[in-house]
Amino acid sequence: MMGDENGIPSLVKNQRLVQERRRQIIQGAFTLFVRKGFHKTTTREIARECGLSIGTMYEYIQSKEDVLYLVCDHIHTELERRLREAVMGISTGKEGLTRAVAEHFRLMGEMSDYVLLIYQETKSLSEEAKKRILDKEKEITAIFEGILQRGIQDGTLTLEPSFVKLMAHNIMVLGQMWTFRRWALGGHYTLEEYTRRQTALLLSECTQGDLGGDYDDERES
Amino acid sequence: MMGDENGIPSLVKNQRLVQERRRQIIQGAFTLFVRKGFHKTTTREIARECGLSIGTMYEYIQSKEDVLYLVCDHIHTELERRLREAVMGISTGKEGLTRAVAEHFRLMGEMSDYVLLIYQETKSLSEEAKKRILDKEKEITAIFEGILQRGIQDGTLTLEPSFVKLMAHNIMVLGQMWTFRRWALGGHYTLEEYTRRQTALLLSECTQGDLGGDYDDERES
Amino acid sequence: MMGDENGIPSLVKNQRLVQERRRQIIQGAFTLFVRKGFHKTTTREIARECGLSIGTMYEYIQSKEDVLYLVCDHIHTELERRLREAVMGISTGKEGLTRAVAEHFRLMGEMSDYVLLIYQETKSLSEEAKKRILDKEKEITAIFEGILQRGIQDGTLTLEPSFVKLMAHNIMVLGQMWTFRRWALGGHYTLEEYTRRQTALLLSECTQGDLGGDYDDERES
Amino acid sequence: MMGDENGIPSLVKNQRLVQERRRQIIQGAFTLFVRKGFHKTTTREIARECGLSIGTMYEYIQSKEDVLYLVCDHIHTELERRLREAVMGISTGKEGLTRAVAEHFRLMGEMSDYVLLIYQETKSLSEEAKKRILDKEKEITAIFEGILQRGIQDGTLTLEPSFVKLMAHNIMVLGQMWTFRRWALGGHYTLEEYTRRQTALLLSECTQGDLGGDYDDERES
DNA sequence: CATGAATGAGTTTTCATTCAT
DNA sequence: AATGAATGAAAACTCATTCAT
Repeated sequence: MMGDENGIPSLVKNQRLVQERRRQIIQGAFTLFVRKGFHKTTTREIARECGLSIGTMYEYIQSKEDVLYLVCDHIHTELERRLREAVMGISTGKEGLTRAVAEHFRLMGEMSDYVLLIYQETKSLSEEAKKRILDKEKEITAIFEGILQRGIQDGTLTLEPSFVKLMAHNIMVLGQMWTFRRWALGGHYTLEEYTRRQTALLLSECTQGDLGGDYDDERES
Repeated sequence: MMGDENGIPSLVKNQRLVQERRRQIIQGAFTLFVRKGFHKTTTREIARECGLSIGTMYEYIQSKEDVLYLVCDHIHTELERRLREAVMGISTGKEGLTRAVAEHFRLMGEMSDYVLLIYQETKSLSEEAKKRILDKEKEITAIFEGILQRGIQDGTLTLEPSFVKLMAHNIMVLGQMWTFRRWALGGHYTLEEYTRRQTALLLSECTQGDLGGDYDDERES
Repeated sequence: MMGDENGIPSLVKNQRLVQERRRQIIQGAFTLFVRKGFHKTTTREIARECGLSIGTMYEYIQSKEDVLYLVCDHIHTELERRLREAVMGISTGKEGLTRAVAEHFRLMGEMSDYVLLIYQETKSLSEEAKKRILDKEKEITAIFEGILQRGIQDGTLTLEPSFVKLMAHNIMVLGQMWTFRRWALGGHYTLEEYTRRQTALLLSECTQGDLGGDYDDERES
Repeated sequence: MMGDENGIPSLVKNQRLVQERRRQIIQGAFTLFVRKGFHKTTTREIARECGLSIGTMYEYIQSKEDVLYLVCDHIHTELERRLREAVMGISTGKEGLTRAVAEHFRLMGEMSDYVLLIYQETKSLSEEAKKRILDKEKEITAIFEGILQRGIQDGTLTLEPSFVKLMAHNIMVLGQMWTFRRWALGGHYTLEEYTRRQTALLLSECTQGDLGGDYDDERES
């Protein structure tokens, strides 16, 4: 079996074709998974949505679960790519953190469907696939860990080293929280207010004795 | 149709029996939902697990979805009951917040399976049932809102009124986070460390100009 | 086993009670069978409709099919009773025929639900029960045969003896036809017009050379 | 959805295949419906009888009710086709009526199982499907209406125009009567005798003042 | 490579009937 | 006699996957 990109084998050898078809599958499946959830979406529907016959689709995957993995993996890859893009060429750790948090929150606002999907359907993956997805999540979190550490080193951030990891996860979760609690928050705060306030909370922990700073505009409002 | 407790009708009239059997169903179903998820658990498995024949089980529910609702509703009721219990007879708002957060985190540690289930399976409920579940979540969050407001009134807490709701949701989410990020946090922090640190983060926001304080007594207890 | 009225055994010995309860069952079941058909009506629904518990109902019947038989039998008994009533104390055969046909049509108009039920659900009975129902139908038909024969004997009707039976069945069917073709006839004819015209058709065959007579008002209109 | 012949959608696209498989389904289902009735026949039995797997069968229908509709529709189509064939190229209205009635009775004799099925199971169809079936029945009845009208116009038949429709329905019903009263008539008359006698009855109404004629042989026998 | 018809195990749900109380 | 909870066989229908063309 060929076509082992992403660890999912395909019967088709032509790698360019595999890539193109999988792109179609991911796009079609994503739309449906968001609308109806993984279990309530049938393989037939996926095939129809992405413009392939059911037979052809199965040339590029081995099971319905593979589709879920492809979708989840694609989401993470996209998130990581966008986040790295946003924090490239940053000088100090503090500035990097501010920017990265802002970008992360913006991304979460844009990609809330994605995040929801990850939260709700990851458990349907096989142990192996689940591990790969969680590893990706760890890698993304590690971006924030890196920024935090840089800030500690360059003296712009104050944080016990042993809690760097926890803060990185906090950043991740407070970002995702906008998507999975929108049913409660949406009516009371705009994404902007939400971002401003949560960023303040996060930074307050990392800039003790240095109150004010980047977000003082917020304090005044 | 009789037996309308929880809004789920039952064919059986004897209310005591309905309550007892539903307790069985909830318990059996919960075990299985945690282990395999809602969709991968069959009604026959639920019946077997809770010691009822399939026919008998259907005397007490109307559809498989009802079982999910019963389970989710029970979880929330339990969470709310325990949380209210923990914050009864509290004097100042600040003390109440500290205790409530500690209890909430302890509960989340104990009931992580429950929380995970709510996060992953709520979407499988009908719109109506989903609304009822989310309303319960709002009610629980409102407990924290109440405590925060009391603290603002008695002067022991500092917080802009418009962000009381957000802080309450933050408390909820940072508590739940322990359950849905245990795969990443479990290896690095104990629940105790996690609780201490997150409580500090939360309180720092509500006790500005009053750094330190309440949390060393907690260390001693 | 006691209570063998109608050939259906009952567990209950008190004959008066059996009769009363069965009356309830017939009435409740009839309503439901007309509305939803035999197969789509459940025994629970029948019990509820007739004000008995399911357990009690089963003290008076042995199976759901028994209920259908009781209903069908009751319909026929009623039809026969009313028809006999209508032709009692009649002098000549011709007059008897005219009256009986008129009464039969009137009855069919009133009891169309009953007739429809017999047509549609008889096949669901056991062979034995079906035979008993068809025998009743034959007995009712025989009333018309008797009238026709009397008419032949007293010279008021003209009909080959070998076709007496066919004419009796024709009378039965043209009466029932109003019920099972009402979807087509109802919009075009009133029951009165229908009766007048069909009676004319039937009588014309039995009164050759004696045109006119009882129905000449119809010829003129 | 493809394959919308008859208004019943099919998942299979190849129209020739749909037609062939539905032919199989109709044939198999018809046999079973006649033997056991619609409700007592299971979908698995139908599938087995027509040589398809249950899954395959459901590629060509959407529900069990669809099978009933297909069967009923096929019966009517067949009846109509045969009847039209029989009355093609007829000269006078009277001759047409005689031939059409004869053919109709012959058909009813042949297809009595079909007719019985229509009488007993139409009520199990959805309102929409029922309407389509009754419309077909009206169309067939309209064939006789047309013949009667032609006869009135060319002077070979005598009948009040307002009762043309009723007579057409009478013809339909007296034909069908042979099938649903065979349990009573079968022992006493041959189909030939039955046909001769009923035709006489029907024609006597339409040929007043013209006694004798086509059926005088029957008067003598 | 592409297609889509075929498959049948597996799913939820119903309901006539029984029987302990 | 009356009750109604318990039962489980059986029903309709679905859908991931395969494989011949």
